[in-house]
Amino acid sequence: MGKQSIHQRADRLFELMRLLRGGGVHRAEDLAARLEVSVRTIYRDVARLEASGVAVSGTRGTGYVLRDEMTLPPLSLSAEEIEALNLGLAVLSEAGDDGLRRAAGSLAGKIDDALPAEGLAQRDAWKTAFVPFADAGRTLAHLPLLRSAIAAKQKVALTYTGPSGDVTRRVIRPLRTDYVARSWTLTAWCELRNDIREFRLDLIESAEALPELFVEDSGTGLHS
Amino acid sequence: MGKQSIHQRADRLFELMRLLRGGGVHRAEDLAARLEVSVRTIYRDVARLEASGVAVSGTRGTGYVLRDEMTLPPLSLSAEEIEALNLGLAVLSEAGDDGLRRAAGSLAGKIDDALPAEGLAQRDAWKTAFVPFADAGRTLAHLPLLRSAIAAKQKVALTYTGPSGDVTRRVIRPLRTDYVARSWTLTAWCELRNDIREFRLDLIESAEALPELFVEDSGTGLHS
DNA sequence: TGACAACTGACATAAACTTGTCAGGAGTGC
DNA sequence: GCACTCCTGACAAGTTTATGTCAGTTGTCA
Repeated sequence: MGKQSIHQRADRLFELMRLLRGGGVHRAEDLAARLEVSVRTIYRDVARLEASGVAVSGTRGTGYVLRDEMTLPPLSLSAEEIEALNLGLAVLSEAGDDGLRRAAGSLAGKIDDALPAEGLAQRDAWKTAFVPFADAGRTLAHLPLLRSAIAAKQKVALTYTGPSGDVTRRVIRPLRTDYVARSWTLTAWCELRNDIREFRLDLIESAEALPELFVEDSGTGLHS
Repeated sequence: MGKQSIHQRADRLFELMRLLRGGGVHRAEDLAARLEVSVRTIYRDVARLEASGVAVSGTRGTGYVLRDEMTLPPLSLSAEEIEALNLGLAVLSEAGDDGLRRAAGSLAGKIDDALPAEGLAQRDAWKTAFVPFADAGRTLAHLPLLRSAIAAKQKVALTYTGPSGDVTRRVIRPLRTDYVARSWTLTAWCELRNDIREFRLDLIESAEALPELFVEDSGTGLHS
């Protein structure tokens, strides 16, 4: 029955997303066996992912498939979008260092300044907004470095703690960052494994931008 | 000892913020008596608020005071701040309404103008970021309506479930929205009570903008 | 110095949460 | 019809969390 550890569920959701991202259809039973968990838990986890906005489709008699979800219909303001906006800012303000937090805090004010027709009342309304969410904490400490490394196509030396607790040091070519299922991930070409790998930002011990640049070709890039 | 109910802590944090916002100094013992909870819990709750970014100062021998925290020194943007800014703008363009999206665009333009050559590649890297977080769900369903009503100075008919479970229907003049301690609140002049009241958005059953406008004078506005 | 009140840690207890098991319902394809 | 699978509800057992109580420490002010 309920064997639990501190972040077991987060790890499982992450792994589940990784499996689904691999493509194809996945039966709940297979996923359960893969994650060493009961089928019922898979259903609950998939429900959690769906509730978090992950585009996973379950078809009875077939299995689960991850939809593409690159379709952003130009619909006007919905509640979810507003929520996403505010929560996105909240995450930002918890990014760790003071610079990020300060920038996120002043972001609301600057946006209100740029709002064309909605006027002054709104600016006051948003100025007093607090931004909580303290849990993430140091999770995003390496985000700025990785982001600029992606932009500059700069190699990065990573000290990374794998899911099984083993610490490795490797050189990677950062390609993309994602925020999915409440955790940040980095997609990169790993020069240690010579393959595309995904890294969880909260498992990165240290990251150091190297003076060495790289070229994203068809073999080592995203669109291979 | 630990008597718990589903959202007891959220309610308590909300009430604690309300008390602190009243101004003045507050002793933990008084707050504990007011919230019918132990002093230890008050210390823990205050720590939670601080961790969430609430500007509360505790002085030994005196009590708690809520700082003003309106100081945004006009410093120039550092690299990290630009990172945060770009991330926030990326989130905005994914999830914002037209006004916010336009603001994000204009701000991005200003930044790109100010920066020599960096900007573009970086923003593209963020385009693929997902924005999950679905727990709150329908909590913010009424936020767009309230926001536009605040901007238009439009009265709103509210069906509201009070903390004690009683449902009331009233006409209010919306003044401000806040996001504090993980819950949205609406500050408004209540025509039912003839006073300034705060409403929790997750307790609003329905909200309907009325064609009737209002004037925010010294008696019914925020700066009375 | 002493009074005061913010803090911190440790422990016990009760509530809430997570998971597994079981049972059954419901849609899809043969 | 049947097989397959998603999906849901309910219950039990284990784990985690929240809170209260107690003890002690530390900073502030008179």
